[in-house]
Amino acid sequence: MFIIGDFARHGQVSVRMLRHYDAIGLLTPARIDANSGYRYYEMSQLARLNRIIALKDLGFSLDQVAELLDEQISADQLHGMLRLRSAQLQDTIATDSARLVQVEARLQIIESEGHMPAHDVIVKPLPALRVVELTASAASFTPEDIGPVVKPLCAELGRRLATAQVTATGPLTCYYEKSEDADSAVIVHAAVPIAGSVGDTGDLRVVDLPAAPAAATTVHRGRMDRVLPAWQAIAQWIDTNAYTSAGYPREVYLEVPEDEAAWVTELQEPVAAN
Amino acid sequence: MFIIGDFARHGQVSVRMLRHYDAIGLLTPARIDANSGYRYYEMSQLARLNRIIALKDLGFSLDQVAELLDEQISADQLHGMLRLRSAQLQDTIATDSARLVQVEARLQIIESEGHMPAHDVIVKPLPALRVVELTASAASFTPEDIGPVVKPLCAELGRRLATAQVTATGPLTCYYEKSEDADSAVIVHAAVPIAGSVGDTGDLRVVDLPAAPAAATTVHRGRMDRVLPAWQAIAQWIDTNAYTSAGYPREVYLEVPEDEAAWVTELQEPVAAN
DNA sequence: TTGCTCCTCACGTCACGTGAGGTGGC
DNA sequence: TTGCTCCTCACGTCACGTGAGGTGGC
Repeated sequence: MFIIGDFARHGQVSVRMLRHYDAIGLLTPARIDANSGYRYYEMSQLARLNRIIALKDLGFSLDQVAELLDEQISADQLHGMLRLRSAQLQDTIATDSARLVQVEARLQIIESEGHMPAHDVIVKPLPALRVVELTASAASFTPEDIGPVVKPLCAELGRRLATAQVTATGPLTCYYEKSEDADSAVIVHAAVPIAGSVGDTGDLRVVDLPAAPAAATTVHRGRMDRVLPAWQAIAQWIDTNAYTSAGYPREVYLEVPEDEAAWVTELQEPVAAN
Repeated sequence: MFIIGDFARHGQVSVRMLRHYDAIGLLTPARIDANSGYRYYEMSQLARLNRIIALKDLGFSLDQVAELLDEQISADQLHGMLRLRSAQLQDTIATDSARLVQVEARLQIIESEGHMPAHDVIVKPLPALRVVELTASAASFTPEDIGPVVKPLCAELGRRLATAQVTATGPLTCYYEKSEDADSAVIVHAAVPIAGSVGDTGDLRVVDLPAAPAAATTVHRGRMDRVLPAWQAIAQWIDTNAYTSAGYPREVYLEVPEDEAAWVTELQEPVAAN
């Protein structure tokens, strides 16, 4: 018979753990003194304690350990539990590895730039969207070429919507399509989400943008002629994380006060694992 | 101004999370209605929310995120925190990988034997031990060769201790040393821990067993002529986990009642990472 | 008898999820 | 006015660590 402290020392666990395992019925002392409440253990119980520790070290919860130990589990069920655990472990290892890549990337940015990256890229799904839109074309994807095309296009879209008495159900969104045309590299779409089914009106077309299961997104604050670094951050993120672009990049104009320096835009680029 | 639900939807977080971040001062709403208590957010706050999510996704705690965001951290400190995180991540990845190997090993055993492995191997440090001992030699490390040597040796040790009036401070322990001798492959040591400093008495020698930072251990229950599978389990464990033996294997006789079938023995083999 | 170990509460941890019970806003 | 969303508690989660305050055993 061993007093709890001796048994704990031998089993390399804390006294508190043994009390806890007693409390949840996982490992009951061989004897409990009715008077003092002292717990007494036998060394033969070390086998069970070791099994508990071993299973716990595999990452099972104490509930699961109890199941594995006491519930007369069939070899098949046991097999199933272990396979599940294996899958979980592979998953967490993958997640942590991705995190590690991210942390290392940030370390590099700090080493080269001396501060935190200005743009935080996060992944989220994009819902499907029904929009009405106008299109135009631009020579390239740089702000200098895009700006003079987008501004009037959006203004025109606003006027058409007012005329057509269509009400937007969300913020103005532009998306950009690569063109096959030689002299106009990009087709610019200025769109606004709508509800229900509306027909085309002249060159005001209704389009269903597909949902994206994952998109790399970031928020840009300020004038649109300064948006490039934010897009570059997304491009770099996609590169570091071994994703590829999987759709048209979008700019969502979340807040557009008078002063353009106070604009808030969300940049979204659908991605797929590489 | 956005109501909490809309802001949450846009930021891909739960309403509860936003309330929580408000409660701990991590992300305060742009405005709170004094009357209704409604929280109102601005889209420009999305940048901060995204930064919070991004840092959280790297595995930082909310306390750490708050530090990183608000405490004007220098580039150096930032660098330090990220390096620490990187090290932690490498650590958990290593741990989980080891777990995965273990789980896969158990899966294999179950597939071939149809049940859980009978012996759970756990790693623990071994303390340094001062013992008095007698030695003898045996032809091999199999129970058939060891048994006939160990039994009388232990009995003899017991008699010598009684005569010398030495009191043991722990259980009888045998350890096994490979011999250079051709005809006696193993030197068997029968030892008993003692306290303080005692001198040698004839062939009763005092020896200091070194501490082992890590040892693979398991518990054997039953007669010693059935101990082989337990030792094999340890050997296999050492193999699967890419360790190597780093000292003399020991048998600690934890419980030795009359009936040898009720004996409890702990097997210990010092190991080092490979 | 003095320490030493044991005992039983019971709070704290971490980042929210999940009701309960109630009220403001369109 | 009816829903819908919002609000504030407050418990639960997981496996113990860490006191507080008190008592048995050698």
